[in-house]
Amino acid sequence: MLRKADPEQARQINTDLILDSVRKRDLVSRAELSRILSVSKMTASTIVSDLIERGLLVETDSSTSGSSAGGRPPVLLTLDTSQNFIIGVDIGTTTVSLVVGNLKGQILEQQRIPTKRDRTVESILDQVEGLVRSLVESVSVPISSVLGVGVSVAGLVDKKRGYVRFSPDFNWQDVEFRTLLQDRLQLPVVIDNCTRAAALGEMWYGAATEAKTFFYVNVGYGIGSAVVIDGRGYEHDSEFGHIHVTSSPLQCECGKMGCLEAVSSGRAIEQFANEGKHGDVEHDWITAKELSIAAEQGDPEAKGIFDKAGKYLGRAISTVANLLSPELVIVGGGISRSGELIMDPLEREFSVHTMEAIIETTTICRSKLGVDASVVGAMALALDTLVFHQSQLANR
Amino acid sequence: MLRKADPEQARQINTDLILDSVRKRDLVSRAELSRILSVSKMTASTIVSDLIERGLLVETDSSTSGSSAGGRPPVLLTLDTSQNFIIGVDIGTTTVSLVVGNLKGQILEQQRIPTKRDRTVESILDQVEGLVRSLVESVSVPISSVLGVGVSVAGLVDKKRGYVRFSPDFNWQDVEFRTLLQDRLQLPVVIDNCTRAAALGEMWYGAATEAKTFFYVNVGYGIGSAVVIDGRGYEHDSEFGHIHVTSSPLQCECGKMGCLEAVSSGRAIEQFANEGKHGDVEHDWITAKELSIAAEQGDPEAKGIFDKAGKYLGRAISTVANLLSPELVIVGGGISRSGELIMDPLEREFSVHTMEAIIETTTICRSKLGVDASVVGAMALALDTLVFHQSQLANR
DNA sequence: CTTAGTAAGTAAGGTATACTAACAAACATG
DNA sequence: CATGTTTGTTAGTATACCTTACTTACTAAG
Repeated sequence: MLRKADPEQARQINTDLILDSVRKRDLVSRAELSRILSVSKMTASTIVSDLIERGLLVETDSSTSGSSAGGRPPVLLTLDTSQNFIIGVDIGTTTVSLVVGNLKGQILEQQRIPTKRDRTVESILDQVEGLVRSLVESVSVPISSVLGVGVSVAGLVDKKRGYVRFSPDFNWQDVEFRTLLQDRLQLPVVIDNCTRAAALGEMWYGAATEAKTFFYVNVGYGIGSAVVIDGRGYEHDSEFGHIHVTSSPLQCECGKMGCLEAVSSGRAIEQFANEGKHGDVEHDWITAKELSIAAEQGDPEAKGIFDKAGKYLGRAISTVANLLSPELVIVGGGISRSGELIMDPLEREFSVHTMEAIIETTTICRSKLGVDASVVGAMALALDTLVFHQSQLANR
Repeated sequence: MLRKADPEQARQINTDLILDSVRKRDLVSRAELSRILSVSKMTASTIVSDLIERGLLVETDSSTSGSSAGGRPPVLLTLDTSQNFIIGVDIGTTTVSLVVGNLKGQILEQQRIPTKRDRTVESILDQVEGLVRSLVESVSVPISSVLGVGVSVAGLVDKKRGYVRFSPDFNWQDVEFRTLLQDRLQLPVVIDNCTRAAALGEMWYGAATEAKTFFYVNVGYGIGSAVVIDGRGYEHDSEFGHIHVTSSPLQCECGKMGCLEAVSSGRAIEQFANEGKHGDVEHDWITAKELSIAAEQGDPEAKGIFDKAGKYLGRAISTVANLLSPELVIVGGGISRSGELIMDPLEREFSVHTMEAIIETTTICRSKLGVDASVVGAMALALDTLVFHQSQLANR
């Protein structure tokens, strides 16, 4: 808001635009960039040579040129995948996931390790630091060529200030995570909420590459959501899981009654599957996965549970759609593995409660990145902040 | 997105920032502006003299200076209220409202006229053109000193392109309203949906001057809503009135069942008040206003109707709050006149269904501008677009 | 009444950016 | 092999900001 503008900032913005154009088109010449951005050829050239010097762009060898109507063939540029790398880390309650990727977001190496049990800040920092260092070593990349680390974590995260306001899963409160990890690794760190990160992942490399405004729902053990408007993640809390959807007396973990999470989450589904069994009969805990197998084999009771979950999810999504009319709604998390079991009732109920005009402009689909959405999103987050939108770095 | 940046644009941005700072502080010196924007004193000076030349700023006479600790007293600047004016027009189904205001948003003259019955595009254009011309004459301001006209109208409006996509109230479809009015008046015209305009009005001169992210609900005969995020109105449709809130078999005008508008709108309230009377007894139609009087005098049935309306409204607002956690929710439109009759059950139900952390950060209040929100908003819209955010004008 | 101190506003020179116009390079075509 | 076309570069111009040094206008103390 109170950020003044000067020529230098203009250059940064144009640099961002050039990088973004190259990312979207993969192969593009200086002349084409000049046309795309309605910038003089000269400006495009100087910015490009600067980016080449910084190791972010390369000229492809002349064999891959492509002029048709005569004239000097263009020198095609592309993101330099050999000099700089980015690390993404997703700190989950049960597992820590890591990836190393290049500027194109191509993953060179991936790793999944159980999260340390005690979940204290120090302990997690230790674990993440160690994993990052070993991962970098395993792909034999000098740590100096790592541009930064993106971190996604469950809970309320202040991305700008880089700290975790509150994370019930880890029992953290006001943890300056970015600074702490930055000091250990001596690398730039970016941090955001895992659902927002997942949404970003879907936007860059998943189901939402075409969408600018969309809603991402993650239905796992709990329910998380993220709103993306014009390509920018909405920074406020989004407690989609706790909107009121039913007057049935269902107690939610949050203390309220009739929350979506009390009907449609993985936790709720498992509870429905196991309730009424506390009599004298010994029994094993039925998992959501087992229940989905039973439902697919035709068990009516199991099917009913998924039906109900899908139905209320569809109703809740319809509310969001009526309110924001996003181009796209992405359903991710463990539940998306249940396929039509969930999606059929969901879409049916969605159609019933959404305005005609909005149904026409809104698509519902399942996550494309699946469980990797958060790690990939963490990587995308770091790429976005540290490479592709440097003009906004000064603002924080 | 694909807008390149250059030094000239930087100047425009800084000009906007200076104007905005003067608007917010009313009286401010060049030196102070330089400090506020972290811009050199020189830059602040040149921009200010440019703005003075354009008739947007003036130096106040030296009597109102105010240095304390010695030193040359600052020359205080303020928005020039004598040279340039803005017109706001709200085209409602029943009345057309107009205002002329100065750069500070102070209203010099206001007018309310019944809308022409046939409601055709030509007819409305005629009416608006005539009203604008007579209004300008009545305050004896040369039309050349009018910077532009802001228009608010019900329906789906594409603000950028300046046309009405669809307006059920007027039975308009794809009307290039901006261009049409512009050609008649030979003045810049800006147009937007009336609820978004009202939200803007509340943001500049009403209940939301402190809020950056808020939700505005207008409950009149129908229900409209607007989402403002970081001071920018959300451009997509927002059909808050048609989110599903009850499984009672209530038919909504939109064709769906159980919409909020079918329970909590002025129309719904009147219908509840009059239903079951179609027997053999002749009776008058009870209006919402009469009903609210009855309720205030203790009529339990009347009270029950408002109770229900408020309750579902509160529930719907709680959904929005959980989803977006706005700083503020403003309830406007005719219903806000019913006061505690609506607000009490609303706030009660809101507290029941909203997450604790979000209740703490969300305030609910009534509109401050009341029925004038839309006209004032229309004026603010024109001021915003044509005066205070000129750097974005190039983008459309 | 004079003098020192302080802050506001202006002038001049330097640096960064982007643009235009002319030019060199590298090809396709007839 | 000459011509036309497109790419990328060189050189010069305009605009915007910044820094440093200066003038202006006032307060406060001797």
